[in-house]
Amino acid sequence: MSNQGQGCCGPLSEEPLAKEQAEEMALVFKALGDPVRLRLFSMIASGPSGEVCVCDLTPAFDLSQPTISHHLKLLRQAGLVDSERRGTWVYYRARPETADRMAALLASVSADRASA
Amino acid sequence: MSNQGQGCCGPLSEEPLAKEQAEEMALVFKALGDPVRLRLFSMIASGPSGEVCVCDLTPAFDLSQPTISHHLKLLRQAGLVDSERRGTWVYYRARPETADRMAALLASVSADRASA
DNA sequence: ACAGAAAATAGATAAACGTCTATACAACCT
DNA sequence: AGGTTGTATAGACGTTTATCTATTTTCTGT
Repeated sequence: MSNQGQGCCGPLSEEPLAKEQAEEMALVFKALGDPVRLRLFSMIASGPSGEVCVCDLTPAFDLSQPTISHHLKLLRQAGLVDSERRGTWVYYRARPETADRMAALLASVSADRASA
Repeated sequence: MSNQGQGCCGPLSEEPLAKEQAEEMALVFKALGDPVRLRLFSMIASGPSGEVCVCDLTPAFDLSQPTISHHLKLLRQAGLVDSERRGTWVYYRARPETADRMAALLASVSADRASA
């Protein structure tokens, strides 16, 4: 159910994204395309211990607990974060492979223009 | 009307995104969060001459001309592409600064975990 | 075993979005 | 000037999405 693709596509200099690649990666961008989710992701990624408790995320927004939970689920399904329950609390951590894949795609835009 | 912000935010290692930064950058991710738009952007970015004619983009999809035009408008408003009319045709080119900004943000996730 | 707290799920609803058709605008060519 | 083609805008419509309240699940302590 979650997005686990790792190897994907060459730089945009070589060729545009194929339909399936675009659909897959668009899911990740869409997950980051909501202000609340992007902030959640940034909070998770910047957690000093590498992980953040949901109990610290939820009160940081003027939104209901289920809404935050829903956003976290979408980030998980996009492959951007992982969650682990330890006792009462659930901890979220970033999945750098996914962020790296997207970063590489975006960075390859400049690579194009440099080689042109 | 279009998104022109350039300097924005430090790596996610330092601190999470502020509300306004998140809202601004989420707009760009949202623009990339649609399969058609992502593919359009990839086609524009990979144009060998650095630009692509709308007349080449439109027939590449099973969608109406106004729909493609609408998607291109959103990419423009997000600051991801620029357009220029030359005679009858309109040409689109990527704006690497914007892609670079987003790439830097995503790449800073790994930087975090490396320094941890 | 039971009371309580943290997180997820279910279901409802209003707003946003992607798409279409129809129309307008802009530039070319006789 | 008028017809033709390329692109953008306007308006309509069905679907998706973000949010809420209510409930369920999972764990902890006593």
